Amino acid sequence: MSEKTKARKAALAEKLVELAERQIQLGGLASLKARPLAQDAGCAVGAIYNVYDDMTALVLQVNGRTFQRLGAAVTKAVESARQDTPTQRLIAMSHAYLHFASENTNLWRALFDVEMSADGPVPQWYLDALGGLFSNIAEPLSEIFPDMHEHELDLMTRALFSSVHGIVLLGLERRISGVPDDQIEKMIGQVLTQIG
Amino acid sequence: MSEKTKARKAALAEKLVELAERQIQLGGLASLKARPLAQDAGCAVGAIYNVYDDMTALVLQVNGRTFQRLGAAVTKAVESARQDTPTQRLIAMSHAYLHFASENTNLWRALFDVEMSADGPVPQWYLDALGGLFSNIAEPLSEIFPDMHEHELDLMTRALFSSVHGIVLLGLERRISGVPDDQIEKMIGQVLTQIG
DNA sequence: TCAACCCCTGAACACCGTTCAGTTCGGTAA
DNA sequence: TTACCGAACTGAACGGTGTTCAGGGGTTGA
Repeated sequence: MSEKTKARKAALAEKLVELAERQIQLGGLASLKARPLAQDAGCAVGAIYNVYDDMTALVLQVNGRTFQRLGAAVTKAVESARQDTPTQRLIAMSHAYLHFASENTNLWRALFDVEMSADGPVPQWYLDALGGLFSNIAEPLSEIFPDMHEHELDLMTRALFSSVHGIVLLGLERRISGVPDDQIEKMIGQVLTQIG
Repeated sequence: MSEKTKARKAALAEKLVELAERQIQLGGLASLKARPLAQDAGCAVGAIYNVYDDMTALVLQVNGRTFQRLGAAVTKAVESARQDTPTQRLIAMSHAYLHFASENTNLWRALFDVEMSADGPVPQWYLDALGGLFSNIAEPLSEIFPDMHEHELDLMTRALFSSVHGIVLLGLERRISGVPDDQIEKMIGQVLTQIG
């Protein structure tokens, strides 16, 4: 394959992932359809499959971008709270997580809604991105519980992430509990303050 | 409509919901298809729509049964721990929630995966069932925090439920990577013990 | 210039939930 | 018993998915 065609392929891949991201953001993961996407991109449906194995691969590409932005938002939050107490840093991270999910609900949902059981194992970058989030949580935790064994610290890290994730998930789900963002913030604060 | 036809209709509705429940349990919500279901039930595809408005209505019926069994399991757990501390009762309920989700993963997932945003409001029994779960949580909480205002207690109730739900959700999601139930139990214990 | 190559096209395929005209069946009145 | 009618049931057909693939057409290299 020549350089020119490679560049064209890359350009199409980029255009498709941007259009897909936009569509998921606006209408949710379920609203992303192959034919309208191709029309938006000015190509035929078949062209999508020269660039991505299937629609799931395209969604995973979108998720990669989303995870990157999410990680950046959380990291920024914990770094600007560098001089605060560990508990306050945990709360700052959780609030950043909440605000990202609240402002990018459909993209954030797509991170967890995408079907991955179909083919092989979870992509490595998925695990890496999650590991980055976890290490951000583990650090303040190890200050709060300096004597905790590594294994238990790891468990506690996952437990806290899962807790905050659950609060944000059900909080944003309007049909289950549907509460405004500041109430969700309060819930996160209630739980994390008890921990510290 | 005569009594006989009503009975026949009810019998088909029952048969369909049982077959659907079985199928979701075995293969997940996505594996429930109209045509195989009709074949299993010994009727034509169209007959399904004489009994249920659409497949979503059928799934909601299955979810109703699941929610009832889940509620019974949690209630039983909190009642057999009647003489324990409030924190222990919270942990007992959470463990019951975990075990139910672990042993009925696909049915439990269907409770949250079903699409309901399409049409009207959430069914009343959905809210009632959730309210029942919440009141089970609120009772021990009000013992732990007797001076807490009602509004904050309600928030804390939802926060705790969401936390446990998140831990169970993400814990079971990585079941393949080998996070056994007792580790999830430990995570729940870690978080709830800190609360009490 | 021109053949070999392969990207790109879009009709076609398999499968989905859902519909509906035609058929069959159940209940009821003659 | 018979005749009739409305409701239930049938299953092919409809509209909409994601995905495929033979063939047309642009790109490349000699």
